[in-house]
Amino acid sequence: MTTSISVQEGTDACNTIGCDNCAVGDLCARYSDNQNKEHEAVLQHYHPLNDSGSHIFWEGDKFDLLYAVKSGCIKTYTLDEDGNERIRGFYLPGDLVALDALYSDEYTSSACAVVPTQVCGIPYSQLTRVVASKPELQQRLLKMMSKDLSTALALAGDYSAEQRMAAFLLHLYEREQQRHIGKNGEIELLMPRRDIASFLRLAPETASRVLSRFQQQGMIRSRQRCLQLNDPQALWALAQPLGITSTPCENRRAA
Amino acid sequence: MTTSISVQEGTDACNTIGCDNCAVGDLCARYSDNQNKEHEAVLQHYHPLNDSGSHIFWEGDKFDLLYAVKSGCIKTYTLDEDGNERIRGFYLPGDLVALDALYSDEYTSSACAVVPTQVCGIPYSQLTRVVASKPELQQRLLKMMSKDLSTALALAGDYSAEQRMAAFLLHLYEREQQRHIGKNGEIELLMPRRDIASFLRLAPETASRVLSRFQQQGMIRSRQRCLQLNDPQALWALAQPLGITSTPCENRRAA
DNA sequence: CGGTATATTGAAGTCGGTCAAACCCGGTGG
DNA sequence: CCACCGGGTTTGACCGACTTCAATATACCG
Repeated sequence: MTTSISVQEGTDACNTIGCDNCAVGDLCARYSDNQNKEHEAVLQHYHPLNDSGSHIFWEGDKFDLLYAVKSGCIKTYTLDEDGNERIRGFYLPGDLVALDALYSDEYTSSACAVVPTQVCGIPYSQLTRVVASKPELQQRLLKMMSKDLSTALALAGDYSAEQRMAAFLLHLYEREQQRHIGKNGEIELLMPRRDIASFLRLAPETASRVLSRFQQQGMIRSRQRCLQLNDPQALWALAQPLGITSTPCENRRAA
Repeated sequence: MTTSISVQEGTDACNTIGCDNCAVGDLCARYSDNQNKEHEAVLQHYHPLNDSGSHIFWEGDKFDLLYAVKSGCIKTYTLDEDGNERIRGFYLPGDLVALDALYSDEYTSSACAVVPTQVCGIPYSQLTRVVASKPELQQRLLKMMSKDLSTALALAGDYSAEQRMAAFLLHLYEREQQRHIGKNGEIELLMPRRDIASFLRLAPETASRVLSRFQQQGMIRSRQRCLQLNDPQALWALAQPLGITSTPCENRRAA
């Protein structure tokens, strides 16, 4: 859901975003500049969530901290009248969680770990002060929010189950590529089908069927949580109308 | 789609947001502080769009200006393969258009007037400089984006045609109330049914049927573009799961 | 007045949802 | 080592919400 992640040359297979190459790196204290003491207070809480399902906040809690994902995966959700989760978003290493809450005084959704996950809590009040004094950081924060907004608007559109699923898979793929993992088209689905389905406003059965169809057509190979993208081009052709996946390889502006 | 609009006491029936009480007022030069000369350059273009359909930018254009809506209504959209518009959003007086573009170097959608409309172009590069020096402005901009993000995430969820339509109508109603127009439950649908439908990912026929159903149940009274909300409570009960409409009158947190 | 665009209403079709059963797979324990 | 779970996942049959197609009605405008 976020902007490109700068990773040092030669770094490979990083499931954790260290402070040195965290996308939100210079939004927090450590990386930016150590001469400015005020910044050091910003990164307050390094917070390991060892169990999937561990919550970092609940809908309605007083909003005070943003969370930077260092490793693993966070999902946000609200509950419907029957107690079912409506997944609002997934957040991967480098993403900021709760950007949709800072207009309010409380979190607008609950957030919990999908797999064992590490997050850093960033006090919003302090962040704004730091950001005000560092234009590059302000710029980065605005861009992250803008990208999230753009993605959300696209996902809110009237696209078919296939289109949304293709966009989702490609998005994961791109994120993993940026972190130099899953080189040969392999991606790891950290979240259960049920959550993917909910996020894409599908029934779990439909999500499963769509993936089966993709597999029959040879576009992917799905073995449980591990997924092989055999034909990213074909997926991209499906997802292209959403406009959230960058154009792959050769064909720029094909359509 | 935006934060509350501060309007002076005693002001009534304002279809235009003047510079004095524009929600984005102090994001632009005039209102903020005249002693700071740099700010004066920010508001470059006052831009009247006399005809509905007049465009302020097109998808793919180089991104340089945000637009503050002063009066009227702007819609943003992308085109599908058949040339049909997919409405991404409507922007009313006080809103900022193109916040979803500032992560990119080009606009991610096209924007045009729904009715005769006045907008102000705000050079983004200059805005960031001004915002950096004025924490209140930074705060306001972040909150606007956050609110937009929150709304978009909610609208992306799996809700019924009725629920989305109810949320949409209530949203319009609240916006008009904030501007002290449409006191007795009347709202003006500036945009054609087709656009409302597209925005809510419905067929125009479905949108029409939903409104008919609302009318049969006595919740609204629909005469062409003018709409009377007879039972906002009932609408709110429908829209409540989306979480984007503030709770009306007495019943806080009813469910 | 037509004439065109928009809005509504009706009938038939489709995509995705629901319900139910089967499957798969890791884990446990005999 | 294998039987037996129990969850997540897949598959099939049916159902329903929304769409599509078609026709009619209504508003807008010269």
